[in-house]
Amino acid sequence: MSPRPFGAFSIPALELAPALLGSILVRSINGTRVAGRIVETEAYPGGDDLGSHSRGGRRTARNGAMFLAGGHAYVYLIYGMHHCFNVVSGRDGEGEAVLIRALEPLEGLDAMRARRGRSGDRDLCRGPGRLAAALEIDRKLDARRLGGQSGLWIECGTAPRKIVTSPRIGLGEVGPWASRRWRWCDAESIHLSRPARIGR
DNA sequence: ACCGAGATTGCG
DNA sequence: GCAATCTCGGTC
Repeated sequence: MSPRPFGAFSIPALELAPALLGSILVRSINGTRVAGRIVETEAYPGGDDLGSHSRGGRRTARNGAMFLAGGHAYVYLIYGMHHCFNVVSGRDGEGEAVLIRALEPLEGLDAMRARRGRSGDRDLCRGPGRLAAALEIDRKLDARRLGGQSGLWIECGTAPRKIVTSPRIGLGEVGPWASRRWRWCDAESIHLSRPARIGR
């Protein structure tokens, strides 16, 4: 049974974020598959969401990819050190994206370990910066369409039996929005994402 | 032009 | 607890 590509990227970020839980993020590096199951996501709608890079329609050299059509990659550098991978959602020009915050490592564990240096397997892909490093995702992939051409795509997986929601990490109390983070909560991988806690 | 804070991480 | 050090918005 061959894997089906995930395709429903044009829905709003608030719907895409939970829908992505359980699907498989795949990176092809020189023909080698490195992949993991998505277990933690955050929605970043644009518009009046003060926590979003695209708030108020702000458009810069860094966040331009956010305004592409759903199904593109938005990769940015944070703290001058780490890359964060987002799946652009919605329609062209809307400026919505879903941040992928954690994976359960499934394939290419040796390649992940090699890129992550000294790290326990549990921490290989736990955190946005860590999974970007493990899958060799950086600014070169920014604004690329997800798919075989870019060597980065998403395959349909298994829906979690249980999902928990909580506020986004690191934003504090931003406006009237409380729960915009989703975590796969089944027993076998609950420990692979960040526990619920209000940032800062 | 300068400065502080940020969707983070690893080391002390 | 803090340094690493890019990007951007606010302020001077």
